Amino acid sequence: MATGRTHRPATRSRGIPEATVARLPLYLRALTALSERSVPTVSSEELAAAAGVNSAKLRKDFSYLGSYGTRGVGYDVEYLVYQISRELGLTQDWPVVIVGIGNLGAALAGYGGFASRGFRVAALIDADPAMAGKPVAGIPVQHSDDLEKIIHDDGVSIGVIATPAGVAQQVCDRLVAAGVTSILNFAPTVLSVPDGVDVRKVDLSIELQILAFHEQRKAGEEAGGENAPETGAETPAAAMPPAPRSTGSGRKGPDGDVPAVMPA
Amino acid sequence: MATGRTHRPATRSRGIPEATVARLPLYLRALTALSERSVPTVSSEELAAAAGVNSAKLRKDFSYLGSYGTRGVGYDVEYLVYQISRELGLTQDWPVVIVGIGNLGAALAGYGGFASRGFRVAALIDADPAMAGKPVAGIPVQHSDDLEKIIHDDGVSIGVIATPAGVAQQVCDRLVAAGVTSILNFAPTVLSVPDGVDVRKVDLSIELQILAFHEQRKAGEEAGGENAPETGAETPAAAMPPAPRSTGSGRKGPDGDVPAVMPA
DNA sequence: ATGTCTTTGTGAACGCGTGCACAAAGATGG
DNA sequence: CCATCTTTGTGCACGCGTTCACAAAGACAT
Repeated sequence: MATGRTHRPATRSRGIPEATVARLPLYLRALTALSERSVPTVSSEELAAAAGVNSAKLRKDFSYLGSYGTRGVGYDVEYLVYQISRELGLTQDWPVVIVGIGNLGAALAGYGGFASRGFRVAALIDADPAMAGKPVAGIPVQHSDDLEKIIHDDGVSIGVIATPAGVAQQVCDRLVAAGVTSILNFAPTVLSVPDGVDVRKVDLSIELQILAFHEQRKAGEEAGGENAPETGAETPAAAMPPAPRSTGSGRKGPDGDVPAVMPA
Repeated sequence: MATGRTHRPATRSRGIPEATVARLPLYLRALTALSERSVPTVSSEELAAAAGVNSAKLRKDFSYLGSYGTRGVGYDVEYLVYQISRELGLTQDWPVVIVGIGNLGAALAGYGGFASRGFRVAALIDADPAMAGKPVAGIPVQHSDDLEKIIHDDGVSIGVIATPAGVAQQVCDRLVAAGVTSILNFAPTVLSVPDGVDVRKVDLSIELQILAFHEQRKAGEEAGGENAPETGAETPAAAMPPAPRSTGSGRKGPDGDVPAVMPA
């Protein structure tokens, strides 16, 4: 799921397909688990099963990285952990700022998976003056007035936006202006950023809606072709004004204001 | 990003491509915003811009739903909101259970985007007896012993897993056995489920790692082709045992135990 | 009623991603 | 040193998704 914008259609970074890049973290996690159990080598079949992918796909993915792996044996776990980590850029330290310390921001701040993967929470930033100085997950919250200074001083290039949607673009602009070039967006908005800036989006609401779609389909199928089985889009038309153009209706603020995962 | 398993390769539910389904919520959000501003109609160009996609793609997406839209004018906002909502199954009520009321689970419980989209938090479930009865976001937490009963009584078909990875599969199995057929998984694990059950995964750690990859690439490029510019995978080999096979190394628990977003 | 202008809906081409199936490579045993 | 067996690495084909470009459809003005 994906880059809200900044698509990079066929840019295929350094020859590694985007789809492969998205799977590398999966492999890395499976490999790390094996490493902890002191398993020396693993076959593509085993590793693929652990990562939940096809073994042919896994081999092809690894082939983009190079020919690590020994025929007749498999892959050296430790070696592969290092190679993937290096490829993903996890061998260096990535300072990260989290903007918007609501429920979600606080949860993110306390996430243990940061440090172990090369990520370090450099600062927590919130616009509420009452939050300033208050420690969250052991890190004192700083006021957003100091955003630019923090980004600059710590050399931060990755920012996490966990603010309400209303201010997300504005926060994004400030982050980008201050030098951030990668953004993980939890606010339910489409962020527009200049070229060269990557945006990835996480949206609970969208995930649930996709699940609901499939759930509905399952329920409908099970009940025996309820509607037209062939006609692509049979319009039931019932219980709905065919061409409303009614008054301003004004469905009252149906969310879209706070990031997925965040109390009002 | 995606189904941890249960791929549904070409099943293309009811003729609507999976990629299109994944974008419908985006359109719906943009349309809802327009609806609130009482905008009567919108062109594919405008809506596409608001949703952050290509206008041709948007038109093709809508064409799978049917021929709503008037040539020379555009789409009726209210009508389209209804059609997409119906297609996604949001016109009905979806009871949802959240299992694992840690930091993340609590944040999810308080998310306002549920109710407005047809989702309703039917129950919060946690294995910690101390949590039982304690209200979170106005909803009392129930003990996991009652999981099956809750699922059954409320007719829940969608479950959210926000537990540590160690128990995620086990929770998943219980949910599925109790009748849940759609799962949103926040735990960093590959869940295996029987056919007919959909799993979607949200993983902060993976998103950050993908960002780090692109960030590294940007930094490397900027510094002028640091390494071999053509050779696919030039192995620097420096600073790493070429073929470790060392002792059990034992990198101490590098996360992978708590869901993305959840304090240890 | 007719012409013009806007915007949809879609046919067709292209490119990426996936999976099959197999040859090459190397380990292992005799 | 040779035979056999395992497992990688990849050529190839296929299908989905994206995008272009345009004809058809309808609004609107005259």
